[in-house]
Amino acid sequence: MKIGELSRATGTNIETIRYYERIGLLPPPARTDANYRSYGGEHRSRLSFVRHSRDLGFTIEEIRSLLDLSDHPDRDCGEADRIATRHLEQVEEKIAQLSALREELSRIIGRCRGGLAGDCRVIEALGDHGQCASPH
Amino acid sequence: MKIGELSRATGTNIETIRYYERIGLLPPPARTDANYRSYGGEHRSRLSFVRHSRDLGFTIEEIRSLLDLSDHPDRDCGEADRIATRHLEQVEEKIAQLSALREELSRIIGRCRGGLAGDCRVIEALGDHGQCASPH
DNA sequence: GCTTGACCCTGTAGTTGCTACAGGCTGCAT
DNA sequence: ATGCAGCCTGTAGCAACTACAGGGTCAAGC
Repeated sequence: MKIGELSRATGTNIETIRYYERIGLLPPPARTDANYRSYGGEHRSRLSFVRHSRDLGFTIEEIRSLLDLSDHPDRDCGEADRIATRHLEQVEEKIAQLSALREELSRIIGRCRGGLAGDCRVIEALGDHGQCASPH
Repeated sequence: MKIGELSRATGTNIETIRYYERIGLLPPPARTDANYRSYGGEHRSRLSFVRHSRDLGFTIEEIRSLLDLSDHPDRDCGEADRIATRHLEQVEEKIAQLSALREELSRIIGRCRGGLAGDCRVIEALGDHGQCASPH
């Protein structure tokens, strides 16, 4: 199949597919006489693997390691587990950060009752140095 | 004060301060005879505003709008409220996404019992097209 | 047989928000 | 005088794409 078909089949931008090839995440496919890329089922499933991993937020480097393991079924699976576990921890940390951020934003927005920017609590709160809840 | 002092006073990298000036987020300060940047209290509070906003995850463009409002106290504050509210929505959406992601990662990792990569549930799950809980 | 339009190719530059040099000047202490 | 911290400009790098510019290829329709 040509790159456009692979693109539709996997929901991946054409430019992104070529990018993945350029950085060595996908192997260079065969070419037609017209120098068009020609992909098979293996490329397709490899790209699906990459897309799914990206959707889960793994970095390109992490995916490289995961693909490497996937290419060597005789290796120990512990590394995959470590990568995934570390990633899960990062996701949990990010959620915690964003939750704190949500609290602060809610607090700031709750104080805005319209009017002029000069009296705006949102702008005022941003100017403060981290003291957003009024002390009493 | 010189750029190093401003840097320490606001917890901002020197390179970042110059970057903010370059993109027009901070006004160019006066210069000493030796062509050193010379900042006053206004620069300091403006930079604090920027840092605090960045910590809350606002983009540079959003901060540009917020600063603009802050510079014109006679304008309507509704725009600040809209920016902050939209941002809060984005944060909430991101939290929701990450929570879903956490669930999927936990599920994937829970299935790994060690062994060889060929049997690894983590790698297998990544290869699937979104069907990670086995149907039976 | 010729044109139109969809598709493909390479290579490079842009995006966001910084960060990290290289290569050179200034200011102060020893 | 010499060393070192601190400052200057300008450019390049990071992640992970995305968006062209400028060209080649192929099938269909007139």
